[in-house]
Amino acid sequence: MSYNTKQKDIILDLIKKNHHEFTVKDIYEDIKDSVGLTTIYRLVDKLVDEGRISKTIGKDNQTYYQYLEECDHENHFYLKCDNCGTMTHIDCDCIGDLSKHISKEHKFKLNESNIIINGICSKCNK
Amino acid sequence: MSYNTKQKDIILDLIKKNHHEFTVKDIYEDIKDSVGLTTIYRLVDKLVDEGRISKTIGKDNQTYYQYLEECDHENHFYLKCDNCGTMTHIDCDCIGDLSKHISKEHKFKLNESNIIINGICSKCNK
DNA sequence: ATAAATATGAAAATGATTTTCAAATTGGAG
DNA sequence: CTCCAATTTGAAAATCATTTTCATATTTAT
Repeated sequence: MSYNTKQKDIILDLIKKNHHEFTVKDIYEDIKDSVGLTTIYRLVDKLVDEGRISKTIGKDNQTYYQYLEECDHENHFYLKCDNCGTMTHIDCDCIGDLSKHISKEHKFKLNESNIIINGICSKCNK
Repeated sequence: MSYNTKQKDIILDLIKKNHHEFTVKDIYEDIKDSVGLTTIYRLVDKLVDEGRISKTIGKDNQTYYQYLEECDHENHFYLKCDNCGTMTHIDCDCIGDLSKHISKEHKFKLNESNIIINGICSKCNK
């Protein structure tokens, strides 16, 4: 059904190490000796489908990806810094509370498996 | 500094009427008799820069835009339906509360001018 | 070790978006 | 109203990220 290859390992290792947004080119530049561009596109697309990385359009109109850490937790709520691109996972009742409120008062069922809200992280806010 | 043209009016009128996501092609199909594709791209890009419409990548990998209604309100919090694409504006204390909590407990300054959270709207949830 | 299934990657194709540039339009000054 | 400089338009060409193709290489189970 799916074979393990060294290319997949190389790409995934690189992505997991990186705590910021990245582009396909970023990855390619790093590992072009060992992995072709097409293969990177293929794996990255698959990871997006699986919900393991997010895909967004940046202010510069480029396509950015970001790895969403492995989840042993229930909710998948992230704060994404507009400045440095870092995503921080939040595990806190406030999200469940918000979700309940939205559901009850606004008749809208939040998709809790992938909430990303933008702002400025503490490091960048100094 | 900026000239008014009938093309701008035509595009903006169409976008404002539409309460769902749209693609550049959607617009073009509707008004190709009166406005060229290039002009649509130009105005849409400008509106994105100005924060008047949002730009996202859909599950189908297409670029979608959505008009964000004129704001006489303070916060710009939207619930976006994963199914029909409609964005609903929420004007409610819960957002301010969340923002305060995030700021205090998680040291993160929310960008309240454009919060979009995904889920399923009540119409689609029947 | 073999074979079938799957994965890779270079090159070509695609297609959305941007650029170019000549012609048309706009808005202000006289 | 007329003229002109600034701005806008749009068709065609160019760009460039992404996808497709397909022959070759790799993986996994037997």
